Amino acid sequence: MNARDDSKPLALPALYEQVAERLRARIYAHELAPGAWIDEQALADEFGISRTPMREALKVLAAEGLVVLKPRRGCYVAQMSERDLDEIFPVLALLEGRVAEEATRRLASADDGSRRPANSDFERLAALHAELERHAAANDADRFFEINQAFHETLQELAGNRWLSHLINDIRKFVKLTRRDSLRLEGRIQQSLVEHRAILAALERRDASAAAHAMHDHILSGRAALSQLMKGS
Amino acid sequence: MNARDDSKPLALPALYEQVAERLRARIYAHELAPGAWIDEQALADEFGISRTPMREALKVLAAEGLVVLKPRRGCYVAQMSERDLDEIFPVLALLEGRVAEEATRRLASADDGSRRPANSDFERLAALHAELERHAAANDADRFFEINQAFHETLQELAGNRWLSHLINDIRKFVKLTRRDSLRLEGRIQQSLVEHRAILAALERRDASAAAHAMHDHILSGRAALSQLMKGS
DNA sequence: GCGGATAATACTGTATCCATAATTATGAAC
DNA sequence: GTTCATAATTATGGATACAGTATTATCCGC
Repeated sequence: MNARDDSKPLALPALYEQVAERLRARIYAHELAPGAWIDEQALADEFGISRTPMREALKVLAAEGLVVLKPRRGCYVAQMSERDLDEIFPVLALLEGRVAEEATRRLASADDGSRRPANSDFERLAALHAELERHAAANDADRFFEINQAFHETLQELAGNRWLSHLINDIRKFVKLTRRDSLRLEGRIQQSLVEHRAILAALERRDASAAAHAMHDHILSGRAALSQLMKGS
Repeated sequence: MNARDDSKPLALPALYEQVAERLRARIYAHELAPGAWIDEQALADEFGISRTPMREALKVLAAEGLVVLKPRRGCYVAQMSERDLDEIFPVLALLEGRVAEEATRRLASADDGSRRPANSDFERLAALHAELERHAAANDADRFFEINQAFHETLQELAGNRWLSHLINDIRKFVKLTRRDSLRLEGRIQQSLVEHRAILAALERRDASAAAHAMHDHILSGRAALSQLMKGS
């Protein structure tokens, strides 16, 4: 999150950024497995670039926590410990709860305040939720998670705190390391859906406190689901 | 914060890390002023290194938000906007409040639970606070801020959530951009001291909720102080 | 046969070099 | 005199080459 980022929408991303994005995708897909060593030269060759932008990209990923740089030893894909999960999720719940709270307040103040299209923001959220219901019914996990992310992002946008969003995104980048595992959870989607309904209901009632609590519990519920999984495997 | 970082304590930091650290110091000291262009070549020459580690260091600082990388335009020191302050401090207050809350709980559970030296952790905090009182009396702003930081770090350590600490540290890295300004605030030290007393009192009473609130207000008070300053200048 | 030491190999980390793009200065035209 | 266009300069971004260190394998000694 840059303090000054009001540059023109053009300005294509630098090569190292593109490389970082491709690496993230591979890590999330577990094509680069947690704990695996990253062969700079091999990957650079594969991408058709030199080691320089590859190394710069790895520095960025290291700052994000997706990889671990061991001096003179090379670069390894990060792996989450149980302790990491125990520490991250409560914080994420705290932050996401605040987002829900702020977003609800914005909805409420938009109700009586401005003259703009009556609660169009809420309609957007409701539409996304409806999509969630559909994908859940179709048992389409990938689409569900995609729309789920869109829902949370829309809420963040509504809350209007870029730094809050920034921190959440940083955390989520790391949590995504378990995305593959999360997708394997049968029943989690239904549970998630129930929780989302509670969030949406609180939003509709403009009950900021309830929205915050519902979101908070929703996040912690996600962590509990991961616990189940790890215990089983 | 690395998921796997249990490497040997040796392994000296890579050159780019050292460079990043030196750059941070210069930025905080406003030797590299907010908004200023960073001349890679000149700085590399000055440090007696090549541009490669310098560029890698800048990538790291960019990830931290301390500098802004404009493609094909170079690197500029970040500058905080009023909006940044308005968005950051409430989040920081939220997180630091949680730290105080958790730390207090740890103190409380250590009281009846374990057999170890009776509330030695609290004594450490009390000792740091006593130092704060001394430096405040001597009007030694630099030392005050140093010990203040130590106090907050000790509290984080006590809270025992590495990710919570990690996020706070990330934010503080950025907030430090205004450190020079904060130091110029006459009267802020006395105010800060009063708030610290409230925090310490809550800790002593093992009142987690009060500690959280006191810390929360303490952080927001810091932001209010910066407001005053900006209005004046 | 096993353990330690040494040498070879391979990868990280740093430096140098080249190309491309952006900015600025200079000159010409209106 | 001002503005626009073009050229030159300068810095960024990327590639390649080199050095240093860690790891591993092999050989010698016990």
